Amino acid sequence: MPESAYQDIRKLHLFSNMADEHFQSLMRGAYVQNFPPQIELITEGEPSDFLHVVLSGSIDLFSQWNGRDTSMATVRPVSTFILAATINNAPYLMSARTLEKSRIVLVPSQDVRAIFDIDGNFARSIVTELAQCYRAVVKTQKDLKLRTSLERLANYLLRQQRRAGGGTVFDLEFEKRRLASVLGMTPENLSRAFKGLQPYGVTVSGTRITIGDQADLEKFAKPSPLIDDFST
Amino acid sequence: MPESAYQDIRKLHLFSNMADEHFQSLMRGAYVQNFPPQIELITEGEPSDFLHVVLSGSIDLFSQWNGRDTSMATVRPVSTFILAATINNAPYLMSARTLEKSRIVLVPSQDVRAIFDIDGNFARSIVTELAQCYRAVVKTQKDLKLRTSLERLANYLLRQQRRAGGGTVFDLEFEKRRLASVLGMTPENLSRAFKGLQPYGVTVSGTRITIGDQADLEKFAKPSPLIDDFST
DNA sequence: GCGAGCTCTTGACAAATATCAAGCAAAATG
DNA sequence: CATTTTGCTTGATATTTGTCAAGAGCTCGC
Repeated sequence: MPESAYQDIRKLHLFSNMADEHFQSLMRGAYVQNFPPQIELITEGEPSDFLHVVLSGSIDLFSQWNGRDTSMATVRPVSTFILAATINNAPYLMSARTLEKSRIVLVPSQDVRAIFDIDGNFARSIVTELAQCYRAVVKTQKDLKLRTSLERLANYLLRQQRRAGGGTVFDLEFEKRRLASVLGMTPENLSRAFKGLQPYGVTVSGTRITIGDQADLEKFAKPSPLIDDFST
Repeated sequence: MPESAYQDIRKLHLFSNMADEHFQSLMRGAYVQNFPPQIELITEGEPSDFLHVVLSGSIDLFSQWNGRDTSMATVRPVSTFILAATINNAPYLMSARTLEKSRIVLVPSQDVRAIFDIDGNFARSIVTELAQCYRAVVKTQKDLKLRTSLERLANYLLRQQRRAGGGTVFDLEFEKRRLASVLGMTPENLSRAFKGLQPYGVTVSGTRITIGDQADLEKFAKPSPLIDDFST
């Protein structure tokens, strides 16, 4: 594995506080790979053999049941995914596929569990990471249960706007079909939802969004830090 | 705090592996209280001052936004709640209220964080607990996004049946109004959903459920361990 | 530069779900 | 024991959301 990748991984909260010796040990068994777009990296139900770390690109976590499927979350660099399954040595609950060309580190799960048992700092880092992941899912669930699809879209736009720097004009981060799935609706409905936000000053042109009247949209969306603020 | 309560708490996975000294230290700052039904123990948005442990009774975790509210989960003895907020020293994401007369232990959050920093075993236990909570929420989210309300009810009944011992006849664990909220629907719709399951052999009389044709209901519900098995 | 294959949009329609209002039944209360 | 309250159910209706089919607009590769 190239030295350069070491640095990026070491910088992750998850790995930044552990003993150097243990980090080296983890990395010895790990390997980096480049994947093309649309490759299914893991499949739900399978045993969790590797902890994954995204160095570049992006990953779609999704799930299927009875012929239906839904996007659960997007993983962006630099962060890990499927940490909970690795820790619990339990089967993956979600599948993962590359959205674009992606560079991924694969760390054998049993190595993670072994180091986790002997390195207190590493264990603490894992706790913090897991607690954050947990809180993120809780927020998503509140979003799903307490809001209509129009409200979910409005709040999503406000979040994405912030992530893009807060300007009036910004781009969607991925294709609308997937956005619809993330927000728990059909692509057709997403189209209509965008139209439904026009009265609040939202203009759409391809992937480009314009927030015409910030105050008006926020008055409708009623964003809450307890749902929309992913940093806390 | 009475000695008898110690034993119950000590038996929890979360506390069973830590050093006795640290456990004593945690308990010194903790106190036990009895609450009547329908008391709001914590409110979302407030700082997480205490880790809560339910010794008896049951707790409803719920959330509100824009005048609406929804039940997120039920906590039964003996287990903790609001662990993630305690660990991250972040505001509560959910409110909690007693459903019935309940006995609760309150452990100061800063004590938990302090012991967590010096006791590796405790830290590991917390990781396991958190990972389980995380996976539980992911399963709930899959249930919400991939299934219709009728399918959610059918699978809920199968889960509840199992929890109640697996017999053909069993009781609902709480009132229907709350069940509706847990399943993400209105009480009126829950009534209709029960009727919708009659063709599959489900009979309802008050809180008493009878599964007339197990195979038929399962064929419709299509339960999956990756959604409905809360042990993994 | 042009067609093939996409995604996205739109309209018409169907299904699912929510809302409102009323009535019923069981449980709590005096 | 009667009365009130509360939760549950039901029907009628409205709203939301999904489905199907068709067409518009893009992108990509040849």
